Amino acid sequence: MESSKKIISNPVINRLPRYYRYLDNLLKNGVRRISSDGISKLMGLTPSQIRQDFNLFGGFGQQGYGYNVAQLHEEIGKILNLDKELPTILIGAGNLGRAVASNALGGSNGFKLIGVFDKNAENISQNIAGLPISPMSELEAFCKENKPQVAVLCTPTESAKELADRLISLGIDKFWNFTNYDLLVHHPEILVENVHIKDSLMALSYRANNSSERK
Amino acid sequence: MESSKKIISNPVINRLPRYYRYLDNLLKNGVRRISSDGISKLMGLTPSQIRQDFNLFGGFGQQGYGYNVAQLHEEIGKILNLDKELPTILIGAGNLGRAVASNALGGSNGFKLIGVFDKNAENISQNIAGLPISPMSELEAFCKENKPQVAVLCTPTESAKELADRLISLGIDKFWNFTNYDLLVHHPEILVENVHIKDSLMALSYRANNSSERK
DNA sequence: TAGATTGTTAATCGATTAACAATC
DNA sequence: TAGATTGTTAATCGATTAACAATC
Repeated sequence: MESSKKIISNPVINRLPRYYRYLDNLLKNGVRRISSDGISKLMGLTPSQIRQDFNLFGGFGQQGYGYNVAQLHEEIGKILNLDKELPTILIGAGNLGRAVASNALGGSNGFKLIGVFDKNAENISQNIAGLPISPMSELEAFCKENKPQVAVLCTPTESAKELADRLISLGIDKFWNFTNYDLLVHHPEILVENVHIKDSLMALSYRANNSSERK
Repeated sequence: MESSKKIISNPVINRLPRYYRYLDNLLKNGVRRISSDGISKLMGLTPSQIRQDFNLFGGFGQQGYGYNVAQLHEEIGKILNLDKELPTILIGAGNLGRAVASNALGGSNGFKLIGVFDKNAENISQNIAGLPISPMSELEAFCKENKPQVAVLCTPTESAKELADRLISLGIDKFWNFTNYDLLVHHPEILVENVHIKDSLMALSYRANNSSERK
């Protein structure tokens, strides 16, 4: 387990899911083997970078042959711990919560959605991923019984601070945060992955008006 | 306009919306001035980096004083072209499309949503952002008349290839892409901003299981 | 004025790319 | 075997950080 001790830089971590996605596609298209050069053309990276990345985890290729797609797919899945099922709750059952649940939380992604909460639960009859929507008042009892480790925050930003404090006190220490509340500043001990959809739109706005600069 | 000629690197472009967001907050909290050191503590960056970033655009501070929050906020808004209203259409009126429209496309973000399309339009009575949902068959006529420049793709990935080709042939050359279809590979002349929510979840999965590595 | 803090240049750090020997 | 392509080291490039003179 020598390789698992190495500290992996953020750029690499962020490329891993992308590799996984492309390999998934190749697999579905019946591609059995591929070289770093082949991957580089698909993904717009350099072959060097791809080999460097894979070799941080031990190297999964074979000289003269390249990589076995199925094996590489599996290895990266293992690195990402996609087979884990960390017990996860979703807070906020609006469009965003529903979109996130159906687009990302289904399938094996390392997490298992075990509860959904909304402050207007009584008005929502429609389930999410087969789970009923519970009122916020049941949060304490639920966490005591089911010990979720991860919370997905799909509430308005205004309620996020209070909510985060509450969830942390209930033992949750990993957050997938769609609000603009900056969890990390207030709780540096917590693991937070932020998704700022609006930031991405603003970056598009910049590039849309400075397109001559693009390489 | 000397500064506008400079090519800005991607890391900087991606930080700009974040600056804007924090400044927005400061402004709402009545903070009038702030130093690069103050911003650095809020955002977890170095004061050096912040000053470097701002100085790429000419520098908006004053020695011995720092930055005027309102002015800096406005300047970054200008850099990001948030006052523009690029005519934009949304394809896909499901939860994801609705979430994106209400969470990001409202307000001044450089874009103006002028049309929404869905292949099941006849089944959807509920408007999005005050706009009716039109069937896909009306796409050609609509684009001919209203000349949208930007499309937001919130459809399943499977239909994205065909859809993208169709939209490009209708004159759209900027995409905010929530599908997993890789537009850029097939149309390198197009401006594409991808949002891969699932990638973010997988990165969280990696970190959740390698937390001792975190700095 | 004295203190604070920027703008900006120089130094460092880390990530990417190039090169090539190893080897399938 | 000969050709292909990896694994890995070395070189380069670019981004971040440090330092400090300028100046409000």
